[in-house]
Amino acid sequence: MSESLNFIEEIIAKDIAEGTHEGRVLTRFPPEPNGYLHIGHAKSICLNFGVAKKFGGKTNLRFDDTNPVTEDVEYVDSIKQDIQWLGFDWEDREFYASDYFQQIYDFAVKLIQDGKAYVDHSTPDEIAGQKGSPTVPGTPNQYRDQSIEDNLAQFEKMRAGAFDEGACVLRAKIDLASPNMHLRDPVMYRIKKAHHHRTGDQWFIYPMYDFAHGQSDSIEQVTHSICTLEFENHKPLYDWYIHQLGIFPSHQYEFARLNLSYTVMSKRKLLQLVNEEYVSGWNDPRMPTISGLRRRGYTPESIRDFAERIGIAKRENVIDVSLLEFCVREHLNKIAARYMVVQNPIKLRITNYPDDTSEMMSISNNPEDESAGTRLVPFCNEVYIEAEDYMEVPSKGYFRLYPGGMVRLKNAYIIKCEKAIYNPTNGDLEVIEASYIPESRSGNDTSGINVKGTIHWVSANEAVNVELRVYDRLFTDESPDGHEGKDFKEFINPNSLQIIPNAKAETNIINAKPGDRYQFLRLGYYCLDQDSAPGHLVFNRTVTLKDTWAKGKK
RNA sequence: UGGCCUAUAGUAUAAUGGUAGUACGACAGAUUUUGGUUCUGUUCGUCUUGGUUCGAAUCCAGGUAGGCCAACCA
Repeated sequence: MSESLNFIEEIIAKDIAEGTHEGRVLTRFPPEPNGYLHIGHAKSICLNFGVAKKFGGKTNLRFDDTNPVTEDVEYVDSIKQDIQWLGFDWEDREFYASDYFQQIYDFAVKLIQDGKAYVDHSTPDEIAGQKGSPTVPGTPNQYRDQSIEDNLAQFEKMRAGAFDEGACVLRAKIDLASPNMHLRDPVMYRIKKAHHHRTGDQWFIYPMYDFAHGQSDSIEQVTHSICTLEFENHKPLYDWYIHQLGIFPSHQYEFARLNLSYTVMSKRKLLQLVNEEYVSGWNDPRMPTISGLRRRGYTPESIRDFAERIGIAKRENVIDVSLLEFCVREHLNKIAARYMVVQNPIKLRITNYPDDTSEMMSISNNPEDESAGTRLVPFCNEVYIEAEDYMEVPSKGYFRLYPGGMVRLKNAYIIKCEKAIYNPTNGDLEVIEASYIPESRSGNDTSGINVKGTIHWVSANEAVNVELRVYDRLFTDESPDGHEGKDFKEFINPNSLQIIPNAKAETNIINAKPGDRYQFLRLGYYCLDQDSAPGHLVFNRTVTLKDTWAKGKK
């Protein structure tokens, strides 16, 4: 049984079957280096690299760097890092649209010579006005019928820097009455006297997206140029330029971009969150950026799996962020070591356990992976447990600790809660007293007692303090940018970051290295943050465990 | 009031004229020294009206709904 293909793969399979381009497949991932990559780009990266690999083809990395004003090497570097981290390799095919500036210039000259382009000295407002509207045809101006010689001379002067920014543009001469606005004599070149991060001050004119992208595809002999739906209207123009130039016929195909619930995905809005300091930076663990997800503890495997599961189609879609969370849980469940950390500690004293004794308890590093082995954790008569694991008056179905109730301390003994001792002045719960069943030791339990609950704990004598950064969704609304008349920032979750400065962890945790991922038993998956220092470990919560008990209570 | 695109369970995605399937979610149960994992089961769908056809989610026409397009951004 062959697995089903998405519509892009079907097109490619058909092209191969028909011998188009001798069966060669070349795709490209074409980011503009003006921001950080996000999970939506990950979908595109997985698609472009994925289909090429599937059909024995290759994928180019090409930076679409045609606007020097917004672009920077900082972004080039982060983009490369993110793609590599995701697990994709462009080998030696790292290209830049700016590498082709001379060829693209020559293409423009050819169009002028063919009478298909002209230099227009109108102001931007005038040009916009002359374009008409979707229902009203545009009107030609005096420059449209300038002689080829004049156009050639003026374009040469544009290149030489003889004109000020905004003084004139080169336009394609297509159809001012086209129902497709992109065909109403689109701008091909504009003057920008800005420093380009790669070509420096070599150029005063820069090609527009429409006169650079398809040309770059063609120069690289890209066979399948895959982009998102908003470029559908550009396709006739993409084809027009290629046809007029008579160059390699790359073809454009469009798929629906990813939308994720409870977040925003546009570069502009993400930039706003960074600039206005709603988050600590592009790699804040709450950001939907690749770097944010990486710092949050997501694995490349889980993101690739996510991209695979959401599929490729042309229908507008909003993926529930819980699917992304499912993917990372599923992967981390297989690979993350289980450690005991108490987030909200309360002291438990075992009254019948000698206070001058301790013993080492063996605990499995990962029950899902026998090869991960076991480790030892110290046990004594005082341990920390979660405050949530004790209730003075248990609610229905609660099977943790309450006066008279019994639970097992994970990988240690069964205990019975005797009483809770409260601070006489402020009424706070200070310590829980319990007795243990000596015959119930994990591994050789002869007590015959069965308890429903098992809770995690940390030896009070040998606990280390760690900082936990507990993240929640950045927005409280499913669709923060989907409300007309309301700014997306109105929906920012004020509690998206909760810092727990002094969680109690088992001592083995001191060996953690940045990026290491753990399951803190019964709490969730965490990874060591880059802000950690020796003696001050900081963990980011990647995602909680599924919690059917908490859910049922709501 | 122009053009282009899209419409299948709650969310995605398959079925390419021949049994509407899968995943996630939800719900229920079993297992479990994590209220995790695992396993089992249940629930729920072809936007609408016509047409073509032995047979339509699929093809055609109309309607409806949604998205995109009038940057010297990409």
